[in-house]
Amino acid sequence: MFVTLGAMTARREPTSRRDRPAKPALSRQWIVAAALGIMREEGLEKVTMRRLAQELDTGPASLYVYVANTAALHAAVLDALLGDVDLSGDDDGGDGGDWREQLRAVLRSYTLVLFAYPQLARSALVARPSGENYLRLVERVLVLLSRGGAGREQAAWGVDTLLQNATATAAEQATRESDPAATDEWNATVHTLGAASEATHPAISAHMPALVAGSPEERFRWGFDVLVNGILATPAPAVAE
Amino acid sequence: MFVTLGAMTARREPTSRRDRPAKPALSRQWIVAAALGIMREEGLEKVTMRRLAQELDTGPASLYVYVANTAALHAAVLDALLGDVDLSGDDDGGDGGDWREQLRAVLRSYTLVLFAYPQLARSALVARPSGENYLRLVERVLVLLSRGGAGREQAAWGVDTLLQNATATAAEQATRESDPAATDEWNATVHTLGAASEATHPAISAHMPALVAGSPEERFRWGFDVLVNGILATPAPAVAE
DNA sequence: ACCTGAACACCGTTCAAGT
DNA sequence: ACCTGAACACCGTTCAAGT
Repeated sequence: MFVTLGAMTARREPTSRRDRPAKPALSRQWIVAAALGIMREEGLEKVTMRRLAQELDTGPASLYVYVANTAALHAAVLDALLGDVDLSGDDDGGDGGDWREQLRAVLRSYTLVLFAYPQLARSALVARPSGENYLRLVERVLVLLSRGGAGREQAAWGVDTLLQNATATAAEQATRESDPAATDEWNATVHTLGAASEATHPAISAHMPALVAGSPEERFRWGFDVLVNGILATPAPAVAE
Repeated sequence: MFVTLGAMTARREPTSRRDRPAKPALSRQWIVAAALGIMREEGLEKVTMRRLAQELDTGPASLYVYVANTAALHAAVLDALLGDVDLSGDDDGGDGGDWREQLRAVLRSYTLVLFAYPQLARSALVARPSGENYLRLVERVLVLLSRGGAGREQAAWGVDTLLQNATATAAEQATRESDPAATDEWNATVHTLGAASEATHPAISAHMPALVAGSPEERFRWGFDVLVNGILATPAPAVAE
């Protein structure tokens, strides 16, 4: 499974920038599509208003008719990508099925999509999307949690925590494999933890191999089980209707 | 408790910029102190190499002797702030005490510190710090989790998840109270969820009041319990020594 | 309503040259 | 070793003016 996750990282279909009509009409949809293309080819940090305007043969000011600001642009790109998330969860056809496995599959699919664009995962950590695809994802997770016996408040707050966890897994583990700067960061963390002496930080020392161990798949699976077990076992305060 | 959290948000002691010798010698420590001052007065987004250099009466290039880049600068500021986290957890003196209450207190203190600087919390979500104060925090959480019966792998992976969750709580809830842009963002999310029709997104509709309800304190407490319950109840794969 | 040019006010980082 | 000036290569966003 680790192999699959690794392979996803490299799945960036290059889109030729030459086979495009000289000046397609501006529209929100077209702008987001162009932004997706730039992200696939050059990474999220190049998805800037100026770079995008250049790609669309116009000035940056023109984009503000369709996109409020850079953050909204990134959110739109993320939501477009969420269209790739498989919500079926290998549903076997309606006999109730194994909700837990289905939920795991949905969240794994979500994680895999973000794995392909670690920088986007990092930004999703900070600014939640609110597009149509995000809504479909939230809807599906709510249904599966309810099927698993979660109460109204448990399901409502649980979605948030589950998505947060999956996003964090993608942001943290994925970055390590692609972004050179993140690799340095990770090495620094490992070094810092490893250098914690037994005298000053005995617990870190004692937990040391485990602190930095675990494949993305193992971490994902454990984190998922921790949350689902915890969500179902922990009553939430009732919210007034 | 919500009141306490709200009050923390406003706790930004202004530091006069005038009562400073004309040209103190440059040093990493002094640079970080100046950066903290700028953050307290003007927010994290003003903590840039150029702004900082201006504050220190020098050129931006000079800072690169002490700080590798802007990300490292922000990490150093965060670690300095983590010195304010209360690790005692109201320890009653060594009879073992209630590890769960102590752990909750430590994580609450961590959350409160981040609450005062939501933007820093957002950045902590993306780039883990690795300074001395972060190490002390990790050490303390490991000890308390172990005391609560967590196995080696459970404790090791648990720290990560617990800190992640606390950071996310601070980043998400705190921003709403201070940053005007984040308030708009939140309103957009609420509106999107509220507008999800019963026909197309029945589960969202059914969970609606709960999805956006809960004070920071309630969310924090529930999230903490979910994680601790889940961590202790979920076996982690063994890691080779 | 949509689009544009031009401007304002910034950024991070590098590098050759100095001390 | 440390510090600097100057430069390179960018940013987001606004606004008056046009169509």
